[in-house]
Amino acid sequence: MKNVRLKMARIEHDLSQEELAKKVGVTRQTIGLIELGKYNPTLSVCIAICKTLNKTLDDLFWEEQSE
Amino acid sequence: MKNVRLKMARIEHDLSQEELAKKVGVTRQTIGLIELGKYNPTLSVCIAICKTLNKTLDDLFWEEQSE
DNA sequence: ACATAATGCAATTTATATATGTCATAAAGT
DNA sequence: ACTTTATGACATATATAAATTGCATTATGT
Repeated sequence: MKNVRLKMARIEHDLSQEELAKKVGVTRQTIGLIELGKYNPTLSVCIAICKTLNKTLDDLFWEEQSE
Repeated sequence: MKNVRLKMARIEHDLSQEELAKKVGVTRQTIGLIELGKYNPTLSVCIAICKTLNKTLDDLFWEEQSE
């Protein structure tokens, strides 16, 4: 399922997928695919994203509330 | 770094690594290595562990407090 | 209408999470 | 002393996350 919370947090920080990717240390495609819910990042990538966006794992990755 | 919180949560539930692994749907080695902090599980494995142990991602995988 | 930026999509390659199997060891029970 | 259970360590194999590259499309701006 799509990760809407991640996308919203990114946009709150006024970052494009590419800019966030650069800060996190992954590629644009990785961010894009995570937002689309097309896969399954590793914990280290999740944590790096959270730290960049000042969120916690629960904020962004725990129990997508609705589809 | 070691994941002490995971080990404690597992023991609270009176499960061996092997029993937890079976419930989560991974191998004993995977659980063992995560507890030892020797790698980097995927998000889906983290979530499966949390659900089995009635914890959240932040409870078990966010910001190891010490060493 | 034409640029440009942001995003989705798809193929291939590389790195690594995870599985599988086996052995060693330490603790607990008998 | 001998089992049995739990765990750590290691090697190899497989599945898949992630990188890399390129192209299509949809905005947005001019």
